[in-house]
Amino acid sequence: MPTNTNAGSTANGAARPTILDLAAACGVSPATVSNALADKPNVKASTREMVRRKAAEMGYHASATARGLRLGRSWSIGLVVGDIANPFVPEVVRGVEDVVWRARKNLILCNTDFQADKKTAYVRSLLDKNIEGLIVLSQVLSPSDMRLVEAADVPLVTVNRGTPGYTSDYVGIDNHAGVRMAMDYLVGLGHRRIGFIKGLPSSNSALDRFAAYTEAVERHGLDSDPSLVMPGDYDMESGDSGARAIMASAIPPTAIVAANDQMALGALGALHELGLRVPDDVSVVGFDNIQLAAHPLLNLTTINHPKRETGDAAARLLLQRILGKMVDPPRSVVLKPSLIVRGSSGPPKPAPAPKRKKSATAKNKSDQ
Amino acid sequence: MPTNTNAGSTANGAARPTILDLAAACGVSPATVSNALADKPNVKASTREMVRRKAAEMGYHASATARGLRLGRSWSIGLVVGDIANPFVPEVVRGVEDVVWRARKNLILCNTDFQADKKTAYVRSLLDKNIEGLIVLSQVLSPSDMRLVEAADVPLVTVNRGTPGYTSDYVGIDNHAGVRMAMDYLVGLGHRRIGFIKGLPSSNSALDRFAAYTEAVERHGLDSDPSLVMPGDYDMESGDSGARAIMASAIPPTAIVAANDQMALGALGALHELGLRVPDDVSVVGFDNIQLAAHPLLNLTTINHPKRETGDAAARLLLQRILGKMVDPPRSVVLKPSLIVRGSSGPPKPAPAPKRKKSATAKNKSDQ
DNA sequence: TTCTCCTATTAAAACGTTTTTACTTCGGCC
DNA sequence: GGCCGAAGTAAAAACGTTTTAATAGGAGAA
Repeated sequence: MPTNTNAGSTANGAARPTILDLAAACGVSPATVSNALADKPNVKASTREMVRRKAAEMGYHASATARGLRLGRSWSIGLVVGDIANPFVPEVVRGVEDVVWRARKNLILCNTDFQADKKTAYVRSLLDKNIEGLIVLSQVLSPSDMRLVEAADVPLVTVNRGTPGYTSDYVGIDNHAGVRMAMDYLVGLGHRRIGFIKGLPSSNSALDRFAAYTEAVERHGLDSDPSLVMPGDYDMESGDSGARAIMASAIPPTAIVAANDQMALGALGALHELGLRVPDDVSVVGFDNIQLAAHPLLNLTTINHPKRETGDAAARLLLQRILGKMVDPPRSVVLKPSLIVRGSSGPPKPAPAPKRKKSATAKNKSDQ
Repeated sequence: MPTNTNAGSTANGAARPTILDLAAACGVSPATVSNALADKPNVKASTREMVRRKAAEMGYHASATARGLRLGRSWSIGLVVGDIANPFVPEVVRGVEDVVWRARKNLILCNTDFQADKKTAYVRSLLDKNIEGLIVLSQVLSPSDMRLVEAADVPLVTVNRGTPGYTSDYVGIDNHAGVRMAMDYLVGLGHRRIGFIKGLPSSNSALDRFAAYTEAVERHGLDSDPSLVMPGDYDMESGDSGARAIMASAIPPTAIVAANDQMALGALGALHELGLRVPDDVSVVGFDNIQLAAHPLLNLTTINHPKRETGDAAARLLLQRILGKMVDPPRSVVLKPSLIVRGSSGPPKPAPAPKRKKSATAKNKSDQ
């Protein structure tokens, strides 16, 4: 019998057993237990078996904290989002979770509410916890936060929006192509006068989407009228007011493109309340293809944003960095948008038929 | 000059400084540094200041892993959800995050996809990580998982669904009262024949909601017809098929109550496609009041489920247990539902007026 | 002067692992 | 019989903290 006199917590019945307890119970040293459980080759088969059995029996599980300290790891990755309740977000979180889970790591969810100080505090806390990687969704880290992450040598993947001046792995969508598809589609239907509801200018994606609108207007020689373009903030409310403002234009458009689905849905609501029929009076196209855009009563034509794939790609990129500790230059994954035609879009009305003011035909909304 | 000969990682420029590095730089012992930063009273003011300054200068942050090991804490709480992409979930997550954040703890998000093995693996992993508390949302832990949590002495709060046989702190809503309100409201409008789309029988909440329907039918002496009650699974699709099945009844109802909003929205879609007007031909009432129920085109009358408050209450309960390590008996917080009247409900049609087939008055859908 | 009591500091132990190094034991070989 | 290598195990160091117990240096009292 070995001389291991473990005066450990064997008295305390409830506390979880440590490797010392297990070693004592097995009559071997902690080192051997560790090696046995880790399947190291230098431990006799019979010993390994008995350790295994005893471990299961006692319900021994190694403390992740202790291992983490010793190994310098944490098996945690941080995920910083602005607002988890935004319907776009959970879908990409789902994609991230899936691959992170398969890598046997955990996800620490940080909801910043877009507050700079909360963001900073979260980043610090994550770094203190020695996270193995960080994913930042649709947000910008402040330069000082960025320096911290960089100094800690923690792999970072930004999604949808990078930090200007700093470069990291990136996953996004081709916003320009998406809006171009929407515009080309509408033009193909015969629309020549198309309104646009923008996102906030602080967002790269919003800028890109608007730039693509401008470009399409020029390329197709469409009506270019400032009163057709309204600001927005990606929220439904602003889609509502934006649509109202656009339709109040001297010559209203026959179609409206919104920089995201929530604004498009807001526009849909506004048009409905204005007594305008969609798509007969005006077509509406969104961007992102959030779940509810598919509902038969909303039936929104939109640009699909592969959300799950976005999360998936971000997590994959991150894991590669973590595992390989690669020093390759930062990579970008740019996903392809696609057009989803639904009932909110159609050809424009037969053109400005003569002069028939205030036609009393305000009826139902959509047909399809 | 103290004899502290710290041969630490001062050579390595990049690595994050440890308390030894900081102590060396300050010319004091690690103990003093620790005490200074922790504002212990036994350190000279001038020393404290200089340690503070030097710490900021070097960017020293204590390793959470090391502190965690020493202090037996983790500053992490686990949150187990079934599907983060379900629109109900992010709202309560938001509520949880808010209070957890204020307590300076982190949230480890576990998405189980309702798979038993994934659930088990996540729980084990969380316990290994020494989480300080656990919140389980709309799910049941297996008895063996439950034993583990119990043995680890980790405070647990279940939300919306407890584990039968085990008792823990609990947060839920008065499902019965909610459906009763919906039914009483519809009866008040004059409805006597009301359909119901159920949730899965494996869910307590779904059972309660259905029980309340049955009870209301009896209490009010409403038509009790099995063909008015259809199974569902809380997904939109089943609301669609459920509504179709119900409307195929020999005598269709004048109103349908769905056990949650997603099924109600599915029903709305089905009715629309069947060419039935809401609420003129049939009223629809949901349960939960998810964000999109408020959209002007959906405009769903529903029972509000205080989602944010649910998360809030759950986290609060958990923190109390963590801080107080109370041994009080488990507590339950049962939130109050409330009726949100929107456009999808109204009085029934003037009754089976004589025989007037296919009245041509197909007009708009909602009023309110 | 010597003893006592504070104050400020430090050495050392502890938290629970993993890994490197060292130590047995034993069989085979010269 | 002594040496060597291999196999199996154990001791000890290390990861970065916090806390307990010990120590040094004065100040004041006897």
